[in-house]
Amino acid sequence: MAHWLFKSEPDVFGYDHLVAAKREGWDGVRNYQARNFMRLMQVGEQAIFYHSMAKPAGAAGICEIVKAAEPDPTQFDPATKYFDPKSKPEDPLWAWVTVGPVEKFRHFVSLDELRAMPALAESRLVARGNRLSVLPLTEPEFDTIVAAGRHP
DNA sequence: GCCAACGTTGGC
DNA sequence: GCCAACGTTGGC
Repeated sequence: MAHWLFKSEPDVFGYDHLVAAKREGWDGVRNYQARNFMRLMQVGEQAIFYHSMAKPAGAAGICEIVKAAEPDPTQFDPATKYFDPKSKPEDPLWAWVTVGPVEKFRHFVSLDELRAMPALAESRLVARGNRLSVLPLTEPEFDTIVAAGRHP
């Protein structure tokens, strides 16, 4: 089983929104690398739900893949900001996965804390200039974040 | 609001 | 195919 991390701006869609929605298609990913990661995701795999552009930014909880990749419908909808005229229904460019909530962390793990963890030193999450919104984590990286989030 | 980093675009 | 310009992301 692979492990992942999703970034979202909590002002737009935070962990509590996912809890309220119960499941949600992860729309709007328009980066090929992030899309390719989503295509690899399998039902039941877990991911860290990370709050970006927040004060502070950090890990809010755990979510899981409840439906594998399929075309992101917003790419065909001119009413959304994710509309992509280059994408054709017979050959969709962009994918989404559907995620559901698993566990909200008792302790929000701030980016400062994540940076201080030796187990995360090699992760893309804390790399300079990291702009990828969907990325893989190793099992130790994932477990380290979860352990911190469960800590009182 | 600023700035660094990086992906994408478009001219050649 | 190269690369400069531009736009977006994300932390601060």
